[in-house]
Amino acid sequence: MSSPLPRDPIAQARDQWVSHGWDAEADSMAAITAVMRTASIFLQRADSILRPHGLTFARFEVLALLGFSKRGSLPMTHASRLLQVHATSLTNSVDRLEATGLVRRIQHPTDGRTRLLELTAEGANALAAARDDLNEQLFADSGLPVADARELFQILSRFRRASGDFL
Amino acid sequence: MSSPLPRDPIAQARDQWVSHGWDAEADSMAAITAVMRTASIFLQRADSILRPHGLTFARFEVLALLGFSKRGSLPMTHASRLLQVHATSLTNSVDRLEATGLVRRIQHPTDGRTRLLELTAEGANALAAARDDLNEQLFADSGLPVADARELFQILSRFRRASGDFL
DNA sequence: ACAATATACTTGGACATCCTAAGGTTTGGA
DNA sequence: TCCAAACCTTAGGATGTCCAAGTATATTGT
Repeated sequence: MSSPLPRDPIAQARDQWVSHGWDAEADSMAAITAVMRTASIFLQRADSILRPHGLTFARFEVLALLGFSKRGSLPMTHASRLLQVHATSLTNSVDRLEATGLVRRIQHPTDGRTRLLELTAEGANALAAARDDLNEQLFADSGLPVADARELFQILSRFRRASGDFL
Repeated sequence: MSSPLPRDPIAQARDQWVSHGWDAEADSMAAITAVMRTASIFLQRADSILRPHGLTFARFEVLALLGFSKRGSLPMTHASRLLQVHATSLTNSVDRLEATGLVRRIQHPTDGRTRLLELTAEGANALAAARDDLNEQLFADSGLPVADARELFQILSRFRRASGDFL
């Protein structure tokens, strides 16, 4: 890790792709690899900002989702779909959130199978504090110029739609 | 997961950000969240393509790097920097690659501290097969139009440079 | 009604990755 | 010669993902 490299390693890989004759795949390879690297940069930043709050980005997303829901409660399945993670992953996150008292699992009034997730008062506080920190320390100064952030979001939205994330 | 959602959940989150008055942070939040979601989509695809080869994307990257190096061998540190992962993570990956006979650790001719990584013949074969599959099944039809892939790479390159990945 | 099927969620285990801290070797400069 | 620095591994903890299987409840169709 450490100090900056003299040249972008992904650009180098792209050159290799081209020089081996995989021209058609080179741009895609470079873009995908860059997405993964960028995600890992952001995830590291977010997690380090959230650590003092006892949260990870995955768990923050759960809290944020609950904070935005009208009733303040959501079935696991619904949350799992909106967050686009496996039910087992969500179970895992919720276990930890419940263990630290930020979230509660309650019975669904009519369907005995489903459990509703609900923010506790503590959870609401943790969410507000964490969100403020993320806004200040990550989102407000992400390293993405506004125009780039918008364009990036547009491109990724097209891709995510095409890949079946949403209609 | 399952079926497509009626609306993009990240766009919804963005709306929430705006309606709470965090306009300045909304675009950045949406872009970052979308990057993470996209990375997870790609990682899943890549890993499922590579599983039959006994590889993960992380391990594939190690093989690819060795395959491109002039001498066919690289010090751990050098590889760790180029792949931008922690030395311990690389040790872990290399342990598995060595256990399956795809990579070898050899002595550095002059520096007793450093170990060189080297592809075995088997490793070179595995790399070629895995790379062909990735090219065909992921990169050739990634879901990213060429123009989008290029623009995406440009934006992320600017960001990665700004965040200290390379000069 | 009742059996078959589908849905909701959890559990347990296998993997993988990251991080921190610590320790062994080996270099290389003061 | 001696000490700080560099290179790598080991160990342990925390997280997150996936899969397969299991429990409980609801729904469907006969």
